[in-house]
Amino acid sequence: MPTHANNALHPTGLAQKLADSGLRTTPQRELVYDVLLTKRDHPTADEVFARVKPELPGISLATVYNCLETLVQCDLVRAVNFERGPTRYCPNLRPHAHFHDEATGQTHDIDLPPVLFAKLKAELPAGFDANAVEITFRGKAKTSLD
Amino acid sequence: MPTHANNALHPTGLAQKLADSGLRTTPQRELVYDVLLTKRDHPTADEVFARVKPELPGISLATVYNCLETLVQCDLVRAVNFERGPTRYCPNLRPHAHFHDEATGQTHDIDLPPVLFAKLKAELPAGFDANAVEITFRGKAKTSLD
DNA sequence: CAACAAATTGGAATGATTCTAAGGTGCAAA
DNA sequence: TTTGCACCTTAGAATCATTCCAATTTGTTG
Ligand SMILES: [Mn+2]
Ligand SMILES: [Mn+2]
Ligand SMILES: [Zn+2]
Ligand SMILES: [Zn+2]
Repeated sequence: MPTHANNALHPTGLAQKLADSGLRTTPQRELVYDVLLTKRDHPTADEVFARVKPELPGISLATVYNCLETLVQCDLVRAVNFERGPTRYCPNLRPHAHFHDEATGQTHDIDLPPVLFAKLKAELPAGFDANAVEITFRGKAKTSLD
Repeated sequence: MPTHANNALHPTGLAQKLADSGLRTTPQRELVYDVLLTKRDHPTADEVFARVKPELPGISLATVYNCLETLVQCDLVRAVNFERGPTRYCPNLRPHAHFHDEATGQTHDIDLPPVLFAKLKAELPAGFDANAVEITFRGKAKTSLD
């Protein structure tokens, strides 16, 4: 029986990927993942902690860090950094870029055609073999609705 | 009279841009900038401190941070971040990307055609106005010579 | 020179993250 | 079923890059 209402969001994903890595499904991991799926605003660990606490008052910040790290290891979530700010967490697994709104501090997902990532890698000089490309825009977004 | 040998590297750049911002040219600022121009390996503040100390033994780490911040403000140097590691500093002002070698920890500059940056910005949905794009590759570089 | 602003300095404070040591939890072998 | 044991969680201490602070020092201007 799941601890949290928002169960339909991860039918098999979480338990499956955890099992694949030989890890257990725990209420803490389920809830942290739920919180990320429910409000996809790239929260920090502290923000995840605040959202999770009401549902599971005994949870510790250390555990939130542990769960987030676990989810990243299992490729269920991406860690996103901007300058030296606290790490943010993103459950969007499609290849995408991030837009950082300097006015509001909000982070938006920007879907990009996969061919663009390929074109970028093609620009690398011989001898450079990239297994990941990260793209971050910085600027201002219009009267944002999302 | 300049404090450091490597003066030809910044004939007018440093003093000029500092003056433009109403700031003074100091031995510390000159030397920090020289160090960045001389070995362009994206050093951290600590590494800059270590390179600068022999020439100016009295300099403090706080001053190195202050100088680097000043150089960034004056658009003489770019601050480069990778994940949550210490900020690195880059005197290459051309638009370029960074390649992070996961094996060696080295950071390489990757020059990219400006049109590519334009193409990326063109992918942004309406309402997103980017004034900067940051591109980071992660992977392995061949038997690196530079 | 005197007054004042800008810059440097050493050390304390910050803040996100990681580490550590001490309990829990739940399955599996005896 | 007990016991063993690996996995997890937890609170609080430790880390580490960076920033802040208060006290000089330096440079410029009147
Ligand atoms: Mn970002
Ligand atoms: Mn980098
Ligand atoms: Zn995202
Ligand atoms: Zn660079």
